[in-house]
Amino acid sequence: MLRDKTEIKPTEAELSLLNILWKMGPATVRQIHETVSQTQKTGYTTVLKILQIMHEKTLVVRDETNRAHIYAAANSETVTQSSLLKDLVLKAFGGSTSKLVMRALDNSTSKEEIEDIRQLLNQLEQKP
Amino acid sequence: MLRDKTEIKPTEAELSLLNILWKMGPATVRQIHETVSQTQKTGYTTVLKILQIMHEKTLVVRDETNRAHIYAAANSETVTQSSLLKDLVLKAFGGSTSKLVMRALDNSTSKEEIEDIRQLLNQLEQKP
DNA sequence: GTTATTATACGAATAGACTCGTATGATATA
DNA sequence: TATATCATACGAGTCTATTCGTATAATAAC
Repeated sequence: MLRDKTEIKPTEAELSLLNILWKMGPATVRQIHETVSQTQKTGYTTVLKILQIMHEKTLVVRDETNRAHIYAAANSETVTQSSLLKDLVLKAFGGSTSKLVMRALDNSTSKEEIEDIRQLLNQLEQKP
Repeated sequence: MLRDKTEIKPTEAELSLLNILWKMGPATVRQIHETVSQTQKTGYTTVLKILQIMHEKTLVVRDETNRAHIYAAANSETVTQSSLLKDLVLKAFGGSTSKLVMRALDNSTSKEEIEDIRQLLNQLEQKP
């Protein structure tokens, strides 16, 4: 059974690199490693290796024109977030998105956030 | 750095067993395996082994009074769901619960679900 | 042009997750 | 009691994730 491209789930280390790429845009291994190094102690070749693996998995694309390859996230942050949520909904919320949402809201959300979400609900009720 | 007990993240296989325990309540390996077998082809000793590992991790408790041990989830479904959400919020949503909620709602939610969530928002705005 | 720097590629080591076969002991049954 | 059944424990094998050292090639600096 072939797997949908959008359903390749990044691992934890991969996701942390994707977060950097979404924020920085396309970047070289060195640039990515410099950013990673600000918060973690990770070797240069470790970052390189993970990017190479992500390339095999098609989680990133790369431009090999120059010696220093330039990597970019293959999918947008939004698409990846949706994919991860879909996965969690299935595995921990019996497939119910609203259960997940309600559990998330249970935890802690500020007044402003609640208002933002209410606005979104209004929009959603208009459209469909 | 010691890890908070509630922060032990179950793996995929472990979560599928927890789902069964939450639904069935305390159960023997045989009972759990029978349930698992309805949807997956997993060997008895595989289920046993995973439960033993979960016991070491304190994801489950067990009653060893009788020969057939009785396993139960150590944490409630609610607590585990919250923990998994917290993890995802940190790793994929920059720590913002409302971003996660809005992304989840973006995807697809029925009219009834939207109404349920709106009710919950009202309650949340009352309390704090 | 020779040397230092910097890049990728490769391979290995470690750790965790998952799988299951086999050993061993307890219980039930004949 | 002897035998079949069933339960846990143990250990090994596979696979993925993660880590990084070293080799090799390209480029820059001298």
